[in-house]
Amino acid sequence: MKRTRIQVINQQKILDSATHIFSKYGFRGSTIDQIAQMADMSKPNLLYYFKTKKNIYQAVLKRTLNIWLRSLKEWKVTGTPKEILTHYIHRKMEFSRDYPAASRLFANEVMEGAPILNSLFAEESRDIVLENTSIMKGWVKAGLIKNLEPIHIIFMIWAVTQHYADYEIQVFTLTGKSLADEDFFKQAQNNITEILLSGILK
Amino acid sequence: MKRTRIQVINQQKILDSATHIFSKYGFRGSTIDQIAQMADMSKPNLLYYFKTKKNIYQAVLKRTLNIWLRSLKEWKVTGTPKEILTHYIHRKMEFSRDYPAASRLFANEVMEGAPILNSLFAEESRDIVLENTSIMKGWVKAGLIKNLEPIHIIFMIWAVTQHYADYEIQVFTLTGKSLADEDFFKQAQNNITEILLSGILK
Amino acid sequence: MKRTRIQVINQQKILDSATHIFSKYGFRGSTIDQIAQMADMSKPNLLYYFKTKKNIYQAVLKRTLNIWLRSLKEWKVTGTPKEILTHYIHRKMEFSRDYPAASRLFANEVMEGAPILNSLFAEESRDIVLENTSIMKGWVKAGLIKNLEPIHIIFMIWAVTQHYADYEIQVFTLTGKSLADEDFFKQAQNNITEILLSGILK
Amino acid sequence: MKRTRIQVINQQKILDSATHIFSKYGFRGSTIDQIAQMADMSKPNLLYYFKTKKNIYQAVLKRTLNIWLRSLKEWKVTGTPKEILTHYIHRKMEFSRDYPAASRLFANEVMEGAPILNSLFAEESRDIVLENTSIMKGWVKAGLIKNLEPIHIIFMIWAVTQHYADYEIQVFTLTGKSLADEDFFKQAQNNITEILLSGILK
DNA sequence: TATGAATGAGACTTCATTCAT
DNA sequence: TATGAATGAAGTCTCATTCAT
Repeated sequence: MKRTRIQVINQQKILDSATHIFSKYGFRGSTIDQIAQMADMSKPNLLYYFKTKKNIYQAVLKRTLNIWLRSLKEWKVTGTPKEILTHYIHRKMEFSRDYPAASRLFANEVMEGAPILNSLFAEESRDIVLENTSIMKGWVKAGLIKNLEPIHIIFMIWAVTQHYADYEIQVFTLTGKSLADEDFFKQAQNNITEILLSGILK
Repeated sequence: MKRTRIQVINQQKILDSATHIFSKYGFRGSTIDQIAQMADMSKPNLLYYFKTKKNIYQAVLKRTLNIWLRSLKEWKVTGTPKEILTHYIHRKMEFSRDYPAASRLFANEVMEGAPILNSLFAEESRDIVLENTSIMKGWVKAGLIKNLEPIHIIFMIWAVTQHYADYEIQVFTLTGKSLADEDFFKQAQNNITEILLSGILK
Repeated sequence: MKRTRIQVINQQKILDSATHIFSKYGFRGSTIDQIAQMADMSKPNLLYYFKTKKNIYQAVLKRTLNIWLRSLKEWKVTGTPKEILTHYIHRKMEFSRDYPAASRLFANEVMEGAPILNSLFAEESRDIVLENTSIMKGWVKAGLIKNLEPIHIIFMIWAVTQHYADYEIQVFTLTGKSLADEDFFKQAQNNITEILLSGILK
Repeated sequence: MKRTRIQVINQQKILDSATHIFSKYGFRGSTIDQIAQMADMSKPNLLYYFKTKKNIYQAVLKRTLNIWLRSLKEWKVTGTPKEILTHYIHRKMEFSRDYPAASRLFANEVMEGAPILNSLFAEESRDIVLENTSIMKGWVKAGLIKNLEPIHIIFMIWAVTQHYADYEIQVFTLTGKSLADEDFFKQAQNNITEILLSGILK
């Protein structure tokens, strides 16, 4: 089925709106009406593009997961551990800045028990994570980094970088800033990178 | 209004169940039915104790916030930075292990825009945070820790320690373990403490 | 079953409260809770005295109907038409002043289709009304009053006298007065009596 | 918002049904189900046209009030007192015959304390009433009618004419007739007009 | 006599989804 | 492609009534 220009535009509008709504209220807490309104569409028209609420959610989740996985894959293959980790942390921070709603959508899905995501995610992410941890295990053996369990390094990096998106409101309440503020972004990125690197490297 | 024994018991049952349900599905995504079923009660009977869904949510949130704030206040006043930070990180990890649902409830509320929490939270937490950051600023000036922005240190500690509760499913998918597993808990705690301390201390 | 002192007191309290509530909201629109609260009693305790909501309503209605019928029976048997009618109108006005809620309760029941009242009322009132109209027919024949259909005279008297109770709020909105104000009561009574008498008498 | 043909039809159906139900049971005693059933509609479909029960009630009340006010405004400006009053009484009687449910709806609202109506009514009716009473005061001064308080004349006319609608059931129980019966209507109208006019005019 | 606790029935309302145009 | 109209299912909440004490 060929997709006309307007189809593509409308589908994007829907997915963008859906990302925002679902990321705030989760799957069950969101309504098609909210999404339709945000996309400036009638509800039946929206359902013309995606048959059911679940379909929209799955499409949104798939798109988000791809972006998220892309940020995981931004793992440089060559270079020193310092270079590779710095690059990785920076990419994750940029992801949080550029797609905060995507990060929250992801968090929401995981907290609901990841009923949709789990199978997709397990398949697609395990390999990447395994690859990364095995690289780090090599670094440990080579004495390039401290004797740490790599999976916790991964979790720490994810946790810290995603925190600024997931808890954006709290960050804002306490600092008056968000990652959209370039100076604040730089400051956060520098502090995080500094601590993690000197905590991990020997 | 006197509270009979059975009232106290039932209210606890309700709040416990509600914490679990709300922490999974957020306010809008949760139903009273789910909570009542988990508390092994009829829906009208549950509503006999808390007039509305919002009332339950507020009660749960208040209780959770108090636990959360208590973990914040576990900031030792005397000792070296190393002792104080170690103690703080450990307490936060224990909080994540002991009350994972509470942590997720909190995350959910924040991601929904913290419509209920915000005012309470702002008032009650700002002072504690300010106190902690000003202590750390003293450490920076005294040359005891690196020249970092204390608020990001706080955020990092929160992010990492809460991650194991908030993303419990993901952690489980990738490791087959959760903080309930004592060995895994120790391992995570050690790795996190190691990285953060050597990343922060001079 | 002997009735203790407290039983009598409580039943009166309940009936009084019920009269007020039912007269405002009708049978279906009233709740036992409202009545219990007004009577300063717990709901189960109230139901100890009257098994069901309908029982309360019937008791209230019966009591009210008796008062209402009593005002009908205040039809003097001897005297000129002028004396008899004056006396009757005055008694009806006093009823509206003394029991405005009873009048409204009665109106409400009638407007709901009089599901409870109808049979009782039909039996008990028809005779009185017939008696009165036949007396008036005698007056017509004797040339003492104008050639009118007596039943409409009855209706007019009822309508006008009850109006000040049933539409009390409206009367108050437009005049700032109610029948509880003695001057206003006298004024209304005089005007009404004047018009009706000189309209009816030859 | 454009209103399609079917919208107009359905809204009328709803308002007509709602008038009947609300006029019988009052606001709280009526259910949307009853109205929907009478309008031959599903409940959610009815709520598609009026978002809430209160909305329906307000719409119905507003429409009714307008009809009621219109009957008030049918006060001829020119003519003798006899002509003007006769015309006014006749119009009010026709209103009771043509819209008995509207009259009862109005009575119900007033007896509930007129929570919705009061402000609207006060504003819109006071002027008309004032105008009419001042005209009558002129008549008194000119010696055209008896020395009466005009507001009571107004109340009497309202009371008597509305009685046949508000107490329709009672009237039927005692006479076997209602205003829908043309002969009975004429008889009532004549008797009422006769009594009131000869009671008021000099 | 009094009341805390419990519940089934039912009321208002929302919402995903379908139908017709 | 778009939308007004319609609905069954489900969710929140109320209420008459009962039970246990």
